[in-house]
Amino acid sequence: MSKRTASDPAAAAPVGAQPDIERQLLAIGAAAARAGVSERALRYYQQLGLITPSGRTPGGMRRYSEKDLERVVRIRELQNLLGLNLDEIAVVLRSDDRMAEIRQVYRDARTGAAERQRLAHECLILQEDLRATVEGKRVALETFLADVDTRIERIREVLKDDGPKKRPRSGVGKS
Amino acid sequence: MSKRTASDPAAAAPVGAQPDIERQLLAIGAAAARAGVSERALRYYQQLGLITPSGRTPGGMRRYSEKDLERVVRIRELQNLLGLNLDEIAVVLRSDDRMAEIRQVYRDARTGAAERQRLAHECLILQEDLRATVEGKRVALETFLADVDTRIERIREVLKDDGPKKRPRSGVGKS
DNA sequence: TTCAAGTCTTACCTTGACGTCAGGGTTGGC
DNA sequence: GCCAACCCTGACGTCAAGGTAAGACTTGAA
Repeated sequence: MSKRTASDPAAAAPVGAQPDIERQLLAIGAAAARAGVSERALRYYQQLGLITPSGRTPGGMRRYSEKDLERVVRIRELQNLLGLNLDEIAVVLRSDDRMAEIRQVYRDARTGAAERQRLAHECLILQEDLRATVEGKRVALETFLADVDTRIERIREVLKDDGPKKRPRSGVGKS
Repeated sequence: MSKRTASDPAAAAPVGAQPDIERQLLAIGAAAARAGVSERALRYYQQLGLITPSGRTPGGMRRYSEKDLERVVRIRELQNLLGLNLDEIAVVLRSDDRMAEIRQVYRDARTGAAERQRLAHECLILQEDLRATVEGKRVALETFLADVDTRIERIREVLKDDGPKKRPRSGVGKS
């Protein structure tokens, strides 16, 4: 495999403007630390096709961009919040990617109105699908929480009218 | 091992009244089916000390009560909704048990007011601890959902003012 | 140039939560 | 009393999601 000496692009870029791609890429150690995961996890996610480091050094070392890290964070969210496994997460991420792809085409001036319409509609479907999953989870969780709150309220009442001087009557003594 | 011919209790019990303990106990197959888990799971949960079938036949077969099943359902909830592992679930269940225990003592007429106070307070701590866990999860999920909703809303607007006759300006074309 | 620190790939190991199978015991209806 | 259906206790298998270790290669500072 032929190689370049690297760092030829952005050699002397104007400082303020577009921060320039290819700068600010982290090695796997730093990336893992910042994303709060292990290096192994990063390699594993890559192996499953969930992420791809934005770059590699000529010697073959992975380099992660800020965007890559956001993606990792997304993975953890989907794992922890929704309890999805990595296969399911792959689906969600692919949908995310499709969204980005669509945005590209959408921005393109040559895209016709009808096409735009169709693309936006596709986005909608993708997102509403995800929304349904999340919403289902939310409702279940809300119900669960309400249940806990009921118990707490019952105990609180007991404490309240038990504290002053009355005698207990119910509350804790109920299933 | 000496044995009885079984089914001597509740042989001719009055139908309506207290359904009588020891009746209505399910064998593991039926229990698993009703709880929506595998037989293996039931045995496994027992092995970890999460549940204990209310009874055994003289021959050693497990018999599950309705309460046992509720407990199993609880385990699944804690697994799926909160993403707790079985060790963590054990903690929650032990807290549940402590609650029940307290209710017993609480109901006892001999328990003094000060003691009742203390017990109720202990319950409160236990439940509020659980509540905190759930609430944290809920907040995170809510945030996530809001994010999805924002995306959806953005797309919807594009579809709206793109549909009639205007030309696209933003919406999908934004990160 | 050299060297320590960091990375690379490959490959086997671990943990949690069960699945599955074998070999034998139990139940309950006939 | 008999038999099919069910259940018992081991014990080994499996799958996801990484952990860990080995041996070689890269990198960057001195």
